[in-house]
Amino acid sequence: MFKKVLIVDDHASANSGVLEVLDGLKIERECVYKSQYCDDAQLKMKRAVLDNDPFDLLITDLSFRDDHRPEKLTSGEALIKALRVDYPKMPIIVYSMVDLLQKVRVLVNEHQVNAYVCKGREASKELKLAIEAVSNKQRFLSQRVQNALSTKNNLEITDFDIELAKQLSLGKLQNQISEYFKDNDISPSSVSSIEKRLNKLRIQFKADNATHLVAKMKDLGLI
Amino acid sequence: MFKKVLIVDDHASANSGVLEVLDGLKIERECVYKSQYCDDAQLKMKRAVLDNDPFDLLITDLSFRDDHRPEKLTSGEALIKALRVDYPKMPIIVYSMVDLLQKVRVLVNEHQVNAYVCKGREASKELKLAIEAVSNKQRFLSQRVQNALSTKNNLEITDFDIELAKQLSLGKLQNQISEYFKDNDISPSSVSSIEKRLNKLRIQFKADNATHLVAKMKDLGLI
DNA sequence: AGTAGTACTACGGTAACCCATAAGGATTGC
DNA sequence: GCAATCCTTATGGGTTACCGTAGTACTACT
Repeated sequence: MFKKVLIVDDHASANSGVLEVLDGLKIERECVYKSQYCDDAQLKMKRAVLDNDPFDLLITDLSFRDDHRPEKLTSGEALIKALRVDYPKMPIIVYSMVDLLQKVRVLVNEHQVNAYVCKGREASKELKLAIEAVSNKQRFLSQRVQNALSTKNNLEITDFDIELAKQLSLGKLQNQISEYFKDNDISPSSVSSIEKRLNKLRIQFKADNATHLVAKMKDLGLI
Repeated sequence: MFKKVLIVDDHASANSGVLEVLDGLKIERECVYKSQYCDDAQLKMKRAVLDNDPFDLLITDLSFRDDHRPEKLTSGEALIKALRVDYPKMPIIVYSMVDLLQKVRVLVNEHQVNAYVCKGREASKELKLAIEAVSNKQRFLSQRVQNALSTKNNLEITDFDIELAKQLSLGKLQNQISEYFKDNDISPSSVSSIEKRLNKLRIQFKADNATHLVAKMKDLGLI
């Protein structure tokens, strides 16, 4: 089982909820550290390594409120991305309200997150299971996002598609998007290719037109 | 100060955060009740009135997770609306992650909510202030949503506008929306009126086209 | 080298959207 | 009673999106 743990959550009471779970797992309170800011969390991690007493588990939320103080890392995802550069093997558990499959997919596949627990009624139980699983080198996903990684849900939505939809949602016209892609060396960039891709997306999302498509993708949290 | 309080939040640890605040205000724990479901909360309220020992404060979240069990009231807003029918004067404090001004506006103006506290780093302090304010018959809004009620932000977005944008986001064409409005006796319903109204909205939201408009309004939580 | 398959690009007709203008009806103020 | 104003509706022209078709470039396989 883990000894030294860092909890990152801007909401103090959520923080204490995690503490109770750690109590139940016989993890000593002196070895549990808390942080309400991502930048601060990163600092604590680095300092611990320098002090030759690194953390062996990170539990973090995803969304953090803006504050009076300016931050470099403004989200849990940014924090994880930054930490993975230096500590690719450090166990990370995400503990968040978000239950979007696409988010889970990205975090697990691209950022090698070890567990994803959705906050909710049964969150404490699931968090306990997650910690135990990760401690045994296993992956854990909340019931609610269980099938995030199953291939049938993964209908090959590429970064290009996301970027395309994002540009659309910014109100750009197809030829403006084409120019934007050319400027940023994104291929394909022709207007007709963009049309074609949008067609596929509309079919995939059962959308009647571009507006409908953007609305649906926003609902899914893809953009 | 209040004596008998009901806390409604599906997340247990958030619940305990509120408890600590109530401790600080010398409200006895035996008089503080908790509920993880809106239906259950409504039941507790009714029962308390029947027992001639009604609650004198309700503190509730807005969003509740779907669960295995089917609910009539699936959101804090629905709960508040239902309670206001029977108890129009009962003090209600909303305690939520949501910081959309439009939501605050509706809750305060239409549902006569007495305070709105945003969950976040300073939430406990603000919740304490809110309870004290409401206890003194005053309204309280979190710093973050302070200007929700100031008129300059309220640029006269009507129900019609919301409905129009919603129809757009469903992928309908302007003439389809026109027919829909005619069928549902919503006026005005002509295509050109719809065009005109959309024009105003686009200017108001600084949107370049319909897709952009829907994206922006979705970001603001208006639709 | 030839063929087939795939992906990107280009073009054209139809329909929807955008915008300006104007007619008809209701309300308000003089 | 009349004019002014506002709102709804109607019309037309320019622009853009939509969608099918066709051409071109690249790759892979025989």
